This record gives sequence, C-alpha cells and structure tokens, in this order.
Amino acid sequence: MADDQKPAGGVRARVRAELTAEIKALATKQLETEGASAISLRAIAREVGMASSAIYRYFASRDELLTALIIDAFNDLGEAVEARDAAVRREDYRGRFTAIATGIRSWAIANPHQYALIYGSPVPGYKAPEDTIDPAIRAPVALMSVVVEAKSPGGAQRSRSQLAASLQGLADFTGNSVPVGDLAAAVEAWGEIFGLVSLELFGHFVNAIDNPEHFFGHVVDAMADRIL
Amino acid sequence: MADDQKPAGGVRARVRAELTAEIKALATKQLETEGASAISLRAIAREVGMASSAIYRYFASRDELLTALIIDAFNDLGEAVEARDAAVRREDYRGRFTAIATGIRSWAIANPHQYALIYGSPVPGYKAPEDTIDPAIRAPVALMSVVVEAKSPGGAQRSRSQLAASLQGLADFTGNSVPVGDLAAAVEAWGEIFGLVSLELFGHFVNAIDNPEHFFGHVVDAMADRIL
DNA sequence: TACTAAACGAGAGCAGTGCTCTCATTTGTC
DNA sequence: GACAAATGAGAGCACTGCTCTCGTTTAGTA
Repeated sequence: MADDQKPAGGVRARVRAELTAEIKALATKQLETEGASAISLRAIAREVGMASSAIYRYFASRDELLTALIIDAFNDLGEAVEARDAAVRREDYRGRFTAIATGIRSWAIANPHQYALIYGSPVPGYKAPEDTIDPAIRAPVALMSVVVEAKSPGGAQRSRSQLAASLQGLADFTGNSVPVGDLAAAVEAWGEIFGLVSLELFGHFVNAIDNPEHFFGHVVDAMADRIL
Repeated sequence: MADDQKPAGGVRARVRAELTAEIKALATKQLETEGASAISLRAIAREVGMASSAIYRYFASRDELLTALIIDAFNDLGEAVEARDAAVRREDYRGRFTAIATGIRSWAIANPHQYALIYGSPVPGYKAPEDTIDPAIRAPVALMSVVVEAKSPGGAQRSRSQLAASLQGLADFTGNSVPVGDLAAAVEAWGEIFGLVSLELFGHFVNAIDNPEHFFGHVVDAMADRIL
C-alpha cells in the first residue's frame, strides 16, 4: 500500500483530534436542537458508531463535554461582540456601545440554547474550571471597556470608599487607574443588558412586550444617553 | 371503634391532600438541597414509603410536580416582595422601590434553587401552564407599580408611537392610562434588578465584585435617583 | 527489528431514571 | 349490599452515566 507520509504528531493523534471534534460537533447539534439536558453520551456514541464506553476515552464525563461546549459558547459570543465593536470607529463610544449591546442580543436570539447554557441556571455542583474564565469575560470586558474608556479618557482616580470595596476585584484588575464610579456604571450596564436579554429569551416578556427588539433598542439608547 | 365524624370531603380526600402535600414537601426539600435536576420521583416514592408507580396517582408526570414547585416559588417571592412593599408608607415611592429591589435580592439569595427554577434557563419543551402566569407577575407588578405610580400620579397620557407598539401588551394591561415612557422605565428597572441578581447568583461576579450587597445597594440608589 | 507500554474499542454490567400496564384491594356512593 | 371509582403494588420497558475487563492496535525504544 502507498506509504503516506506521517502527519505531524502521528496518525493516531490526528484521528483522536478528529474524533474529539466529531463528538463535540454532535453534542453541539444536540444542544442546538434539544437543549443541554438532551445531550446524551450514549446517543452520541450511537451516531459516531462506537460503543458508549469508548466515548469516555475522549471525554472523561458528561460534565467535561458540557464544559467544552460552554467554552465554545463563550468564545463564540465573545468573537461576535468583538467583531461588532471592531467595526465601529474607536472614538465613537456611543456607536460601539450600541453595537455591542445589540450584538449580544442578536447572538443570544440566534443561539438560545448556547445562551441558556452560559447565562442560565448553573448546574448544581458544577464548578467552572479555570479555562472557562478567560472566554467568559470576553463579552463583558468588551462592553465595559467602552464605558470606562468613554467616561475617563485620562483615567483619573477618584474612588469612593464603600463602592471601592465592593468593586475590589475589578479595581484590582484595572490597577486602580479607573474611577470606581465609572466601574460601577459599566457593571450596571452589563447587568441591565444581560437582564433584559435573559428576561426576553427565558419567556418573561410574553404578554407584556410585543416588540422586544424595538424596546431593547430604546432602552439601549436611554442607557447610552445617561452613561456615556 | 370510635366513629370519628367525617371531615368535609371525606377521609379519602383529606388523605389525598395530605399525601400530595407531603410529596411536594419532599420535592421542595430535594430542590433546596440538590437543585431541580436532582428531583426524582422514585426517590420521593422511597421516602414516602410507597411504590414509584403510585406517585403518578398524585402527579401525572415529573413536569407536573415541577410546575407545582414553580408556582410555589413565584408565590413565595411575590409574598416576600409584597410584604416588603406594604411595610413602607404608600407615598414614599423611593422607600418602596428600594424595599422591593432589595427584597428580591434577599429572597433570591435565601432561595437560590427556587430562584434558578423560575428565572434561570427554562426547561426546553416545557410550556408554562396558564396557572403559572398569575403568580409569576406578582413581583414584577409590585415593582413596576411603584415606578408607574411615582412617575404619573395623575396618569396622564402621552404615548410615543414606536415605544407604544413595543409595550402593547403592558399598555393593554394598564388600559392606556399610563404614559409609555413610564412603562418603559418600569420594565427597564425590572430588567436591571433581575439582571444584577442573576449575574450574582449564577456566579458571574466572582473575581469581579467583592461585595455584591454594597454594590447592589449603590446601584438601586442610582436607579431610584434617575427613575423616580 | 523485536519488545514493551500506552492507547484504544467492545462488551457486559451496575445503579439509577421516568413512565406504563396489569391486577388486586380499598373506599365512597347509590 | 352492589358497583364503580380511586388507590397501591409489582413487573417491565427503554433509557441514562459510568466502570471494569479483555483483547487488539499503535507508537516509541532498546
């Protein structure tokens, strides 16, 4: 038989990567169609054509598969948001703000199960591994950066004691170069956007708001007016 | 044997009500300790001391039991919020607003699994029955009533066309006696409070906000400043 | 090139789940 | 007292996550 040259890392490693990707792809398909609770390792094994026990060579548990999907979802949202942000002129803070806000909502509506996976009720007992936090903060960082940049182009420091303690984590992150009031406004914006999207997506707006898109646009405008 | 007088509805009906309550109580216990996904009809049957199949005489399915718990949770939150509201003088809109807002957060922290059950990711395929919507709107109605009452004591009408369409459902509900701008502000407040509580409870504030209670109080103050 | 250890896949099995069906028994009512 | 409805038990179906064992295949090394 024709001797194919060995791919980098050996054929075994390549096949393993392919199979891992296929398993994840099938899980994603299940997630998108039936939701996270419907993801079944045995069903995936059936589709991929091997024994259910063999799946565990690639993912040690259902939770580990879930974690992989969570990371993907966070990165997917992060990329979408960052792309929206990048398409606007840097100094147009208001434009960037609305672009990011509507981008979050659009992504959520396009990927409802992924959104529920990362922003819905956490699975009890599930501890987010270290490698989820970097992807997780991409979208909020993008949004809050705009607010912080807009409010303190210089980066003056004027911290208020109580608020400072509350926002200690973020303050550490920004190296105290940002006024706490601006940090608070940024987190507040993040909370409001997340809250409205979740309320809409999780069905709490039925019979109350007929046109969520219009409403969301109006609220984002109002937020930009008072925050930026 | 001594003939006890028959209780209203017969002894059978009473036993049935007691057993139904016991099943629900055990389910609530499971919910509070292990979360909604851990609720198992078989485990409940074991604890109540009967065959698993007999449980289905009282709840036709796991979903139906879940629905009962959801209604309880909504009512529990609603009562807590209404009690907080009632403890403040009617004309003290700001006091009522903060009382309700902090009441929501307190209840959520005291009952995290119940909160996740009603405000987290909905179970895919689960359709909220009719009898959930009345309990569901108690808390938001309490909050939004304060905002609307504060902003339009008279109830003047000045609708803006686009927003009006978005808020059609709520507008119908209030019989067009409330300006749409005020309705929008009320929904916005609801979304923001819900968003912040959810972010905190679902773990998105770790490493970012050290004292969520202080932060929440500050944000609610700021909201009251600009909304009322 | 021969050997060894790791990686792999299959199969059986355990313990658990929601739910259905049948069958005997208890209970309330006419 | 007769009859029908309500009730509980038990067996069973189809499914789940996960573990263990046992051959086989592959990759690196002496």
